[in-house]
Amino acid sequence: MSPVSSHKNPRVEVLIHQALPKTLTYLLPEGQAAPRGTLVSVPLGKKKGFGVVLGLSNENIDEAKLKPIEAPLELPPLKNALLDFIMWVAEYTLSSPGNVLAMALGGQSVLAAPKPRKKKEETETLISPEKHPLSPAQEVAANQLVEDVKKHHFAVTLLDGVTGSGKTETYCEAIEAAMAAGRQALVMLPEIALTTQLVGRLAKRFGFQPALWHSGLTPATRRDTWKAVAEGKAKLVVGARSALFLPYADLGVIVVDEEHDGSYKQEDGVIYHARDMAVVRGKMEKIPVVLSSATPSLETVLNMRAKKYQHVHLPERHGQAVLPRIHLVDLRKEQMPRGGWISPTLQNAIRECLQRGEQSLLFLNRRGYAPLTLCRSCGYRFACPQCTAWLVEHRDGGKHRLVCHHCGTAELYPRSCRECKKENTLAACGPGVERLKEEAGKLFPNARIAVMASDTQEHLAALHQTIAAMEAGQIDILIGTQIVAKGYHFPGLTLVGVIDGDLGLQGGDLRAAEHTFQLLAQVAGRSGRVDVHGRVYIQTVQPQHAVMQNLAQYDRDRLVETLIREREKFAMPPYARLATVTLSATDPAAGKEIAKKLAANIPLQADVEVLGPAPAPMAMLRGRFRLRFLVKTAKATKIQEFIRNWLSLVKIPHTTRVSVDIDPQNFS
DNA sequence: AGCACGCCGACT
DNA sequence: GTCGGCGTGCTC
Repeated sequence: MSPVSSHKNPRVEVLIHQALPKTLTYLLPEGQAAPRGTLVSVPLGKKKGFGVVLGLSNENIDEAKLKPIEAPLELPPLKNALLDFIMWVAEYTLSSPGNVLAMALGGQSVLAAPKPRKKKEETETLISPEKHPLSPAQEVAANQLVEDVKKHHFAVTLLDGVTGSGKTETYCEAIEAAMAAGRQALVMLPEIALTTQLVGRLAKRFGFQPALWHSGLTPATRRDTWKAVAEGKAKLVVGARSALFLPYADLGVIVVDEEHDGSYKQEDGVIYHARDMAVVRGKMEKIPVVLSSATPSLETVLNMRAKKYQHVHLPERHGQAVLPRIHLVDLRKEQMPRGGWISPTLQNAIRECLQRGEQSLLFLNRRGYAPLTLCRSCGYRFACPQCTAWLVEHRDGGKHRLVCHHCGTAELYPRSCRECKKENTLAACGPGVERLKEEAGKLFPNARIAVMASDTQEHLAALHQTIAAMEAGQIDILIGTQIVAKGYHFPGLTLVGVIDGDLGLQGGDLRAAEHTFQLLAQVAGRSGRVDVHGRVYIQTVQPQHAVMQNLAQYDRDRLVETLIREREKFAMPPYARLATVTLSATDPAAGKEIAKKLAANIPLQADVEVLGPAPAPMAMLRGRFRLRFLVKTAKATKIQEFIRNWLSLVKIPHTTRVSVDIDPQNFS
């Protein structure tokens, strides 16, 4: 194909940042240049659209149908490596390239004309950079990362070390090397809005405030940051998974912190795993990628063993810090208090801790007061009318409510049973963090107790207050959900109690054991970091379980060995490929009809197995009924090609939505 | 994704 | 006879 358009007036191919099925062709007004990568606004229907020029077009369409592009936007063009990345991600995830482009453009606000506003001071410089001396082990690890940055080549390195071993200080050396070479650095965090501590640490380390990127930014900040990234003015970007798609002027290194963390998986819209996509972007930008974790994912461990990833190991806690002792509390043998969840063993440990003036953390991965409400008279259980889920009782925050954790609908706590209408018959079943706080309050009336849970973004300020109070030693017992596991460092914390160690093991999920181990190991790592030997108590009814045994003995490798053999035996990833295809419709009969047609049209292929349709784990979500297929193929099979071909065989009406998840994380 | 178009039931 | 429900299809 000739790069020069054969038509009389030059035409360009434009990728629009919407979910259109294909690119569109526009006329290029005379005398205007719009090379590949130029961001343009274009007429689209009766509205205006934004897009990126992919190049000249030879598309054979009647010129009368074509409209000219409007003026190019006054923004830096997207580089080839980013355009390639966008196309690659769209292809891999089976989503529209326009939707992936939208992520690169950082949402509508970036392109819309800026409102005039006061200019903020660009570079906020603090006290000069504060660099800590590295241990010999850190130095060896850092040198290897720095080498890769200097060579400006693609390499993936697992930075592996227990909590407190100094992974952050180590990858900071790589960031510094990238910035010294005039390039940018990206640090990805699982949940950046919650992780102010690490951002503060990085700011101190480098002597300036890094640029932040996450979904909670205001439109104006978003636009400013996007531009600063594209112009190369933002040298260090700390962001959530979406920061991976930004148009870096000259990226030098990507760090994926807590690479095993499940929140790197985007579950709606374009469904992708940010850690895996970071590796792809690194390859396209020809730069090193650092995956940092104390409990690496199985996938990463296997890539390391296959020599696809390099491995640098930080063997021990830095300085005088020692790993905490982990005790398993066998709940079958404990005399549990009536209506309570804190065992006598854990109570004693908390009491000792209080007497010494040290802090405790009680971990329970359940928000609210009680996960289930039932009627003692007729047995009715309060379920969400929109979702396949029980309503969760919440008491804190002023209102006594029943809340659905999946769609967010809330109602005032009822006076009577929905079913039998009797009054005063409702009972709270099971504990949430709020109820645990009540129990701890009764047991330790003089202790200062606080709850930390990621209820919503609105409570972010409250969350930061709690963190600050905990750091300042104004809290004796902190009760928290999994957000307390996210890398906070509380110097006075010496005791961690896991209330229900078995919670994550239910459901028979492929990754249940792995995730439970990672979460509990991370929670355990909160305890005793500086000069005090920390202690961890894990309450469990199955202390013999491999996860519990290996936690207690710090034998991560043995658990990994067991899990790898399991995956191999059952031909599960990474020894095979998986994808889910989920149909959803407001009318259950309509969804079922399409599922039936799809089931009847599964192409026969020796290396592909399709299971289903079966009700999805959330059979109803936000009022839509969901059915799911599971596609399993041999490792070498192009699973996307198979699914695209299969879906093309059945006409699917607008009312039934299809979503494909390549490499799903959670399924039973 | 928007948004317009068009084909069927309810009401002035 | 018109208003408006949403199912279908197009956007250069």
